[in-house]
Amino acid sequence: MESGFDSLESSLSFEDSLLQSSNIDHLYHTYLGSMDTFPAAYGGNDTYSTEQLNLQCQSLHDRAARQRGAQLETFQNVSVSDWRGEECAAWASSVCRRRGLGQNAVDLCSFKTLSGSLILQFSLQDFCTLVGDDIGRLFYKDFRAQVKRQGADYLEDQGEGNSSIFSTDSNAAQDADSWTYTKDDFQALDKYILEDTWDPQSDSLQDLDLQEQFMPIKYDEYQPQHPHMPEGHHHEPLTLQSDPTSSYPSPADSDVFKKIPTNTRRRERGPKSWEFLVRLLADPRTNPSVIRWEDEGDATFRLTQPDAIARMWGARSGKPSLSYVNFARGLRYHYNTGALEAVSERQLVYRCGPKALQYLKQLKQEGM
DNA sequence: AACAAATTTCCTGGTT
DNA sequence: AAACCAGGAAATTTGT
Repeated sequence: MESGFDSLESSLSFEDSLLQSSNIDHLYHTYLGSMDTFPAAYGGNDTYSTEQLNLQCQSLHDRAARQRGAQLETFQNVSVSDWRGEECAAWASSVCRRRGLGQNAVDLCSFKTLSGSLILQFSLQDFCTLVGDDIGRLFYKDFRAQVKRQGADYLEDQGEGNSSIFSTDSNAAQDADSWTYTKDDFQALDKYILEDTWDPQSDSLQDLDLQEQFMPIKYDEYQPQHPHMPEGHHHEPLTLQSDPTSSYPSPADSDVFKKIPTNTRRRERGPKSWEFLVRLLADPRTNPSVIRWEDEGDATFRLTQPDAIARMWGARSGKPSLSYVNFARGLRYHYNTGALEAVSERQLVYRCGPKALQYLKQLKQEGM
């Protein structure tokens, strides 16, 4: 197995990489890192569906909520800026419930790794990137309403609308138009909401001012009125690294989307899909939580959050709705390139091919 | 600018 | 039954 490495070495051109931290990396690690607290239930069963994980997470959360007493929505009593992961997940859960989305519409567990101070910096695009376009708009709207309900004033300068901590400088500008939403867009979202499953009467959120919640929120000050915004609109992505109040892991010293140098001088290319996976594997903030070794000795690994990984990959090139199905097709093409090998007996499991192992070795040498 | 490689979308049929 | 997996075809995008 090791024999093929040398011959491959020439075809690979991994030089020293710049140790820069980009926002997408940081945010995703914040989202998806430190989710290693999953109970190791479903023992003997190899496959974890998102649904199972969500059910697990939800039942744990429900149990915790009951233990705290009758108060079901503790996040209501905590300032958004003080939300820990628990409150973030509770809020996300409540959005799903109130909007009749079903608890499996989003990955609730990923919210447990967030903090309120971080979500406060989310743009609409950030929400969409995390949970998909439709639900993302809903979450964005609901979160604004939640903040406003608390009478918070720390939302003021977060505006910029399209400013996104998911966007890199290179593609932020080009995406600007496609992420411009109008009031009509938000209203069109209503068709996504299953009205009949949401019963305000029986809703336990007695102190929720629903009237206010569904009032138009002040996205006007974040979004231009017209779908076609003036050219030359520019924005700089938020930088989160100096935020002292957040509880997420320390800033990344590597980037899943970091450019990769080539042998031709002064050229860089984006990471390939398998390189992206290897980076996730090599990073402890994503390894047990989103992707994990199945058998490291055998170089097999499992995508425990396939949809989240696909969205991450899609966000790289401005396709936030990229599905795992499509992402996986791309991975299968790499069975022939020496980067990956199939483990079709086990779902969501792949094996590193020689190229991936080589790249992994290099990442470790660089010291992650 | 042309050519190649990689990605994305869509699809049919099979497996878990 | 839902979610995956294998790959073919074709359109796009990205890299050389």
